[in-house]
Amino acid sequence: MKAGFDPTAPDLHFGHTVLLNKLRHFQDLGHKVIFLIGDFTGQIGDPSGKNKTRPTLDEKELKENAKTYEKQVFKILKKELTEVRFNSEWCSKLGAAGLIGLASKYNVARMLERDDFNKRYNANQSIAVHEFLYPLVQGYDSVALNADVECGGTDQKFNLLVGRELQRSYDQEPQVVLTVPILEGLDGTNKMSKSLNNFIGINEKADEMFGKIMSISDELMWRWFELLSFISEKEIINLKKEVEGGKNPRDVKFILAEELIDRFHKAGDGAKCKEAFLQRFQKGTLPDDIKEVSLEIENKSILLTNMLKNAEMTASTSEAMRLIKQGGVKINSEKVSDIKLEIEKGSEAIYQVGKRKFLKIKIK
RNA sequence: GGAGAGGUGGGUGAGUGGUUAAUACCAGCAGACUGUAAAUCUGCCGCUUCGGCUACGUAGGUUCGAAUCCUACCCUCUCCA
Repeated sequence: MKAGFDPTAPDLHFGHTVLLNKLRHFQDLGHKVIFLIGDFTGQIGDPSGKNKTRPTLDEKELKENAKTYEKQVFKILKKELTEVRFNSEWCSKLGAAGLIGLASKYNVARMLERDDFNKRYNANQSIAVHEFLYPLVQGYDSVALNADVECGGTDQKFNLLVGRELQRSYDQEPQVVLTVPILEGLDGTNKMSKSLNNFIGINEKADEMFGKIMSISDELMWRWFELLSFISEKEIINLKKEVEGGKNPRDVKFILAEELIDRFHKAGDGAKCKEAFLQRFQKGTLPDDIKEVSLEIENKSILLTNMLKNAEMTASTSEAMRLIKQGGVKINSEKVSDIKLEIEKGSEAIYQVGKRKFLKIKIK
């Protein structure tokens, strides 16, 4: 049982867990999982689903990313039934001759069957030769491991199938290919990914995780139930019926959020988050874990706009000004309207920018 | 090697000498409404000590004035060989 991971985005997010959960199911049934980190292929850059050529990563970055990966996967996988491997182990030995030999096992026409290559080819966009090599090298992983089953996202289907072809060429029994759906990210349309910034990391703080889950659309919620929740399909259908019957979808989303928080944090944390959530957004109370910082200034006072920038609550003073004009800045829960407001030395207050950014700032 | 096309703000993409910090769309942000949802509406969406400053691949040049013209360079793409 093999599953490959590209080490370009080392922080695991909910999207990854769809696959990891599937692997875990296999483990629960007694199978051993090879968690393959594509440190070598990562240097090529998987072109899947991209319409542009990706930049390559350097070796050092890849190593660090891989380490971070390892730390996180065991939140889901059983350590004793997991073997972590790196494909540089055999890929770096391959050499030019080996690579050309490998390339001889496949042909260009078949490569162009892949949808994204096909589109780019027909649209007269560039396809770098190394991008053709990626599916081959990834497929070679299956040969090197003599894989019996490979699991991946549906976007990996082509690559996984190439693995089968190559195994056949090397007189191996072709692996069984199992694909899992791709999870849509917070925006509800694109696949969850770090680069689109529409993800929830499994290491995120409970409150944040909870808030993000609550912010997804009602429609997406069902998709997440399906792919992330462990509750049965039957129960999900029941929940759907309840919502159709008038139940507040928010309360159903609470169920999802609680389950996921409990999974990635301590059992019971989900309920706590829900409590805090209700407090904050129904009653409008401030969160109770506001960070405190102190800023040192030279003069007697400082412009609020500058202070917000210095405290990194806004990206620039211009942005701070804009936000004030738009009524998005509050001091101790009171809206600020004066752009030129000065904050005195020695003062201390809770500043709020937008809906979610809170900071207690002391001026020294 | 030959021919051609092109590089504009996070993305797509207008603009071909002067009300152009730069159309439009998307993304993003804020406000209203709500369930911190979606949809919708409104506003914003380079930086600033608010006087300005820096921006349209890079470097020069022409001009009162350039993203727009000229030169060189870099890069990308297509076609032919």
